[in-house]
Amino acid sequence: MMAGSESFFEKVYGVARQIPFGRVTSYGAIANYLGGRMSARMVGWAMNNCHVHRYPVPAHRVVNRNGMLTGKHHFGSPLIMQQLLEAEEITIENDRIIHFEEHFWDPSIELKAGND
DNA sequence: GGTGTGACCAGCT
DNA sequence: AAGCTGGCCACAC
Repeated sequence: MMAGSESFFEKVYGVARQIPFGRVTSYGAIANYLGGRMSARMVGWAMNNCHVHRYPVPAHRVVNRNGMLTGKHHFGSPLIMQQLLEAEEITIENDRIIHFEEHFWDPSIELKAGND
């Protein structure tokens, strides 16, 4: 129904905002949850336009597949992303999340796909 | 309306 | 082992 009226971007923002405190996910995981084989590039670019969204998007909880803070430069300062993650009890070292798998939050698993 | 691009991912050389 | 290219799709000019 009208649910599909929302842009793909808003879907990405919706998933990103559902990431619980102290959890992180990857661009590919979100892409996989939304469209299966959709290119993760689109997810990252959606984050680039996150400022367009009405509400703030926890883009700092979204990192690449390796748990690296690849998009930290887009927060205005390369230190913002790390500080935000450290504020959530997440340890960062060398721009990479320590114990990334433990903090990893897969939307396709947590949201079960169908939990509308 | 075509071209370029983008915070990725995975495979190939 | 490490670098690079292709591919994916939606948005901006």
